[in-house]
Amino acid sequence: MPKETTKRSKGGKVEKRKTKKDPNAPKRGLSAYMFFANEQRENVRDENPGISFGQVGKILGERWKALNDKQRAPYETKAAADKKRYEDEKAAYNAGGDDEEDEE
DNA sequence: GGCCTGATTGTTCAT
DNA sequence: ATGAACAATCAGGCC
Repeated sequence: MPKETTKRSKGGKVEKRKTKKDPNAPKRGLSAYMFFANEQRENVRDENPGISFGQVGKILGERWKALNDKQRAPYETKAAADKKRYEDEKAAYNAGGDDEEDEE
């Protein structure tokens, strides 16, 4: 077993956070789930017509793990690629900031 | 040097 | 526009 570091995070319950907070928050990359959801959202909703977000969200989640490592692989791949994308933001976040004033 | 935490990402749905 | 379950993430700050 790799290493799990005993349930880290806040005791085990997902707390809620807010949206954005930094001036030019470099924002991280998306997560495998994000890409997976992008593809499954159509399939899930297609197989469960008329279900509410509660169902879709949950089903989406359990289905996600239902996949095998290789199945999520393509998603993780994107996640990794997306993370790289974030690398760019954080890079600009480190570099940019001298002349580049707030962009938008 | 190793550890944690927080922030963030996107879907759906409603209000 | 935003939040909330669903899941991953993972980078940076900290002593």
